[in-house]
Amino acid sequence: MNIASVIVDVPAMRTDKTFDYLIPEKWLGSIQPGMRVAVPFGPRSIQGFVIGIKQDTEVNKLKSIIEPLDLTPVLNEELLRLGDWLTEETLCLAISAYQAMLPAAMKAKYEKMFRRLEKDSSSPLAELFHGKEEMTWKEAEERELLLTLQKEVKKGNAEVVYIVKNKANKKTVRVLEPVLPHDHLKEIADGLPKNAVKQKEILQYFLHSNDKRITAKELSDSLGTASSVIRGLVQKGFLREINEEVYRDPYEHHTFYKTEALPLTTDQQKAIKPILESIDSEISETFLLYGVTGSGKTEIYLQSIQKVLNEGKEAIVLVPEISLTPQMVHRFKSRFGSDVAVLHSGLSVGEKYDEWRKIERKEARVVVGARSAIFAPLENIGIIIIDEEHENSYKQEENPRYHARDVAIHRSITHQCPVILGSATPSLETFARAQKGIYTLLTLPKRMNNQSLPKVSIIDMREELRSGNRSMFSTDLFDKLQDRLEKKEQTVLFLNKRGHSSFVMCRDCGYVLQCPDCDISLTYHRHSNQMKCHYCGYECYVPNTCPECNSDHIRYFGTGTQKVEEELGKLLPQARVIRMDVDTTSRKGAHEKLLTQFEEGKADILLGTQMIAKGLDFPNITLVGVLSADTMLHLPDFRSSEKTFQLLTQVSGRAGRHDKEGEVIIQTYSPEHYSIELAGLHDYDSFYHREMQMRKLGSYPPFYFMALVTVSHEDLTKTLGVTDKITKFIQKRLSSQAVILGPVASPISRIKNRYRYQCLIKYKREPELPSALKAVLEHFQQNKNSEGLTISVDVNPYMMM
DNA sequence: AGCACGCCGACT
DNA sequence: GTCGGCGTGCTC
Repeated sequence: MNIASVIVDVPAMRTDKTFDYLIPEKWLGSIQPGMRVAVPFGPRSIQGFVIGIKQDTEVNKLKSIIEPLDLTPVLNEELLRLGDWLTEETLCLAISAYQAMLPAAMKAKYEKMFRRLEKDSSSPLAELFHGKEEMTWKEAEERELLLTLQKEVKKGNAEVVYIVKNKANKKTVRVLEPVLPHDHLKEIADGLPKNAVKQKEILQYFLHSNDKRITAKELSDSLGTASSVIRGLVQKGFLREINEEVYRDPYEHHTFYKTEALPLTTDQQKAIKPILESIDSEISETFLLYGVTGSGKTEIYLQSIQKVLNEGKEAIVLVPEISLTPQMVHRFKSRFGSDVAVLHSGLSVGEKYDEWRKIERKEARVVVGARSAIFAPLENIGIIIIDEEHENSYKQEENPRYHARDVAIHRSITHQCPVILGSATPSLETFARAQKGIYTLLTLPKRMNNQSLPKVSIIDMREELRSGNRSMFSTDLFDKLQDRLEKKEQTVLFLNKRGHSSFVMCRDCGYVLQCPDCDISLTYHRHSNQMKCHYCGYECYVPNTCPECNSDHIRYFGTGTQKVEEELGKLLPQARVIRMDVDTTSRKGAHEKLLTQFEEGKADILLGTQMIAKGLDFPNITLVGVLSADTMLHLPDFRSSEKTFQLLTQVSGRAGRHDKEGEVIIQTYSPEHYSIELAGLHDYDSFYHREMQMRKLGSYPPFYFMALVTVSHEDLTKTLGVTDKITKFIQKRLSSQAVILGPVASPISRIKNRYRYQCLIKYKREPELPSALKAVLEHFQQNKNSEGLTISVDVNPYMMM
């Protein structure tokens, strides 16, 4: 058993298989499946994952593993198998699957270097190396030494080496402790020379303090001693210096007050009972916890987790883009303290790695995080919770294109534990499964303190226009805004930015400024007075005249948050406004800071995009205004009605969650649309039935499964031609039941100067489809004359763009 | 994905 | 004749 099967870190179809390596004798037995290793690969050395150990191989010229990169496997048996499943399910490369399961810090970094072989340290070559043995390729490039050094390599005076670097840096601190027991300290201090005042001070510190140890930094901070003083004591052998791993704690400066389980309402008791039973019986079961906003789903999560912890098991809680809901983290940390590890995109690479290590070392038993936290290396999962189950962000939009819900259910089968999907507006797929009895439906029909759902008024903006109101605020909304200002109550104004951000249009000919490389409108950025493309990053200045008709009536159009803020400033100058959008929240921690300000009543109006739709739970919010409800209704996506309904319901849920009653105003140009009308009535059930009819008519999920193949290439004809071939190829392999739409141009038909065509497959049961799709990828990706061609396959797509 | 190897045109 | 362009094919 001295041969390791390794998946190498080369993300290409042709290297998507195992490569065998000899395990050097000194690591026999210590190199195990799931460990990362550095291996030679062609002329380079790269990182790989050991996925198996074996005795024999068909390969005859085996190379040896260079070194292991881990002491223990980073992927356990379960995760390795989960990776295989992901590969199959999403048709991705094995290496992408494994990498997706680990924190980014564990992805290898490579460095190419020159190493000096000539040992004469006074030679001209040694001088170029500044006397050192090695020089990075980058440095050689900068100093324009590439040619010289390459010649030296040919002469045999130097060589090119490739280093696999481990990015995962453990943060350590220097900890000091006396070598001898406490009662010897005075003796030592007395023995020091008279002038060693500072050294004596340090010993005095240990003598009088209760701490047996202290970090070097704390010591020098509190006593004001220089590090040389400490070093002196260490050198004399009186103090011992230890490097100790510490975790970067993203919540270091937060205090969490312990909370206890709250008494449950009758509804909550009814809902939690089957979950607790399921935990007891140790079977995999999926629940849909369908509860209106403010109905107390979180307390059910918390108490279910408590039960799981009591049984000595662990829990995963997924929250959409968690950095956006510090309140949620807070609730978990307050209940479970240091047992909680948090994984989300707002953390630095190092912080994420540390949280991951905490889980791996079994120092945290509750993992709260965004999508990728579903891969947390827990070994005895007792429950998996997915809050806001309907959120799109649970689907990863790059390889591996997995949906966290599917991974959760798959892991729950391995661990024989329940999965809870929570939502006030479940996705149609989930609700349909609950209706069919595949998932167990649990409902919380009422808000906690029996507070009624807020009253919603739908305002027809066309009427407003007809009656001469050209502003972005309807008369009704404006009156209510004023009213709340007088009453010192708070308002949330929601602007759905997607598809409706500020673009520049010519008022005379209607020409819209577009990206020259992508087929989408450029977005206006006020602070730089520039136009930017959100897809490729193209930038330009706003032209003074229209490039089409030369008119100078060209200006920006649409309603960005900045514009609303300006408008508010004019109409209600006394109002204090906090604006939350990508611009004001890009800085780390800015999001939370703004929310805290609002919570503390430092503003009257919170104005924002998508990001304020969920999680806000402040008692003083009594008015919610949606400035334009229908901007996402017209997106080219069969889920646009569902998304609109969900968003409006979520936003409305922000109002009147506590004692004061809330009110919601929805402004729209299509008040008759069922998703808007029914959101206004808080009527999920009618919406569900209505939307299901639409899905049935259009042969969409949940009646059909879907797969989307997207082809892109610089050349239009080539793109279309290949897409056509692929479509025909797939068609031949499917039954007549399947519906194939294509080839058609993608909704965004060009990105970064590459044309995009797609083929959409709708099907019910097609056993041949996975192999057909795999064949498509294999054939068209490695075909030699296909250079520049990219083909992506998305099984169960959520983004149709 | 890199990287080497190999075969062609434009130079010292 | 050689330097260097990038097409082709391989990596245990």
